[in-house]
Amino acid sequence: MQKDKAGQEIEAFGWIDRIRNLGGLVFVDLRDRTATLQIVIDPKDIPAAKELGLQDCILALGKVRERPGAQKNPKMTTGNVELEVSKIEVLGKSKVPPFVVESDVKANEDLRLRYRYLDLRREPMQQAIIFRHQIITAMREYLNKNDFIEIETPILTRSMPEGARDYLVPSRLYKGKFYALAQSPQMYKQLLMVAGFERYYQIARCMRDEDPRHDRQPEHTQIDMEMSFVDEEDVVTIAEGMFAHILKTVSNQELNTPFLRLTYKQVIERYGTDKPDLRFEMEIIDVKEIFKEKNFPPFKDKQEIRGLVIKDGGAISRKEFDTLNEQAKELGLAGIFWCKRDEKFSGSIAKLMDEDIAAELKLEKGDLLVISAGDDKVFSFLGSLRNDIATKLKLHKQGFEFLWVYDFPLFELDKETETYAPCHHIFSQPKQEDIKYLDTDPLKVHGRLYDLVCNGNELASGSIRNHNRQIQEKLFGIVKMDPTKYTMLLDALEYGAPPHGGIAPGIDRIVMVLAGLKSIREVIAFPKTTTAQGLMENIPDQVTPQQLKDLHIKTD
RNA sequence: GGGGUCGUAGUUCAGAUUGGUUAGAACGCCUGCCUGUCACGCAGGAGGUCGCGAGUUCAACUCUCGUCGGCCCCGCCA
Repeated sequence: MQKDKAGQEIEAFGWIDRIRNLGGLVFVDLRDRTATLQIVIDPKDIPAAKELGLQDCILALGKVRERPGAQKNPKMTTGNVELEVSKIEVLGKSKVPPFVVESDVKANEDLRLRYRYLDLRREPMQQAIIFRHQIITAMREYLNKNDFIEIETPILTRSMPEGARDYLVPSRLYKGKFYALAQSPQMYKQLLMVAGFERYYQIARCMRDEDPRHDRQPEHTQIDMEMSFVDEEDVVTIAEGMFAHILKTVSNQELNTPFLRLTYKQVIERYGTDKPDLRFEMEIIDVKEIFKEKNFPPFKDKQEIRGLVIKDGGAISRKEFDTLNEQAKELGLAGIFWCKRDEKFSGSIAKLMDEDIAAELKLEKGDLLVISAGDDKVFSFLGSLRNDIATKLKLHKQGFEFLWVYDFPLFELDKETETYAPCHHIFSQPKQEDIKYLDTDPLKVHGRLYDLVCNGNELASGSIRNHNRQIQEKLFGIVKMDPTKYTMLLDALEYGAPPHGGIAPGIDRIVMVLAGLKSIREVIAFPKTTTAQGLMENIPDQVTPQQLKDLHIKTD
């Protein structure tokens, strides 16, 4: 819809975004998914112009004409032209919308979700959904080009509740028996490798009955992929190539590959999280050697004494420190201690400080040192503080900071139940050199696992899998999982299973991060709330007694 | 399951500390005027169970307790 169309007769279909009624002349902004076009109606010829309302769906027929100089609108992509209307047809009259449908929407999110079809008319939502489409298209292009084939796997599958809680589906034909909605295509994609497809992918919906968050939904979509005859390097290279292709395609950006790699141990010690945000520095530092000799009672006999140096940290108030101190103590830590360097040292540990220490810590004038001490919880505590401070002080650089986190432990100890739990998932292969610890000290076993992190978000998770039944059974045994639920996989591993591995980047999060949005709900057409409800569909909802009877279900 | 926060015209918010006359604004809506607007303008108007329920009080949008709902966080998310 540009100047070159001037003079042409066209039909314009769209929705009314704005009406400017000047009495003898009516301007209407007509929007479709590609653009907004100003149409001009003379109400003497077309009295219906007076009846038009916001969000009406109309057809406008007329002639495109170039606007005279001063009437051009450089803020509109179609601002050099307008449509001189000869006929209007209202195709779908709109009631007065419950909120004003505009880019900079004022309505709260619950109202937007209740009328999602109106919310989705807004330009930022249209852009996000189209952006998502472009990303998925780029993913498919890249994988197709690299000899992957797309295969669908069942949504209706077997309950495997050892991971997340399952959404269960009662069986009508078999009283008291249940299907479960797939939490992931994990089992099937491994079986596809056994079946010899070598390279598979799928846009896979995954359903997990756990509480949603700003970056988590009861159902999410991942680009699930698996490859045979590969090691970590092959999978990582494919994934990096895919992200590079996406960035190139959707925003013409070059991505530097290979990405940075850090071990799990490194990211925990330096950033206090397994998904660090590298858009700012401020690493956690080890100050135990410096302070352990200071005879400061709170630090006495503490396993860890760690801190952060906050450049220009003056913006942290005394009250905020009190709150942090409370939080630290609730975690069983010694609290939080601080020292500000101005003309001299001030703060709760000022008297422990001297110029030598300041020099060693590179604590310059205006900087703030915060320290906590205790067990390994200091890392997550300081890690979360690190993120909060960065947000408060606006330390985030522009752009995307990708990194791989690898060398995860295969198991973690659940301190309450004194049992081992899979740190990631139980199908990952132990590192060869750690297999000897499987029987003696499982916590020492590292997995052939890799997570892709970007700007503090876990975007993908993958591993090299077990293709040996005995190893896989041993892993089930360590975490007390029932191997009979996985018979189909275990059996398949005995029929010439190839070595294989894969990865599953989460599409919702990728779109969210690449679009610079704060909530996954902004890139999903019809999301659930953080209470797992569909406000538009009004779900979950009751069903009829007959439905329950068919399914052999009694409720309280 | 736990913590924080918010809930007042259709919508987004103010008002609430210090309980008291008619609960305001903007956008949207309705009516009128207006032929070059593009966040059009101008004039007028309608629109409120102050989330819900109890309590305190002569009197509650305001205070107390409970409850419901949204969002954020912890738990949880192999």
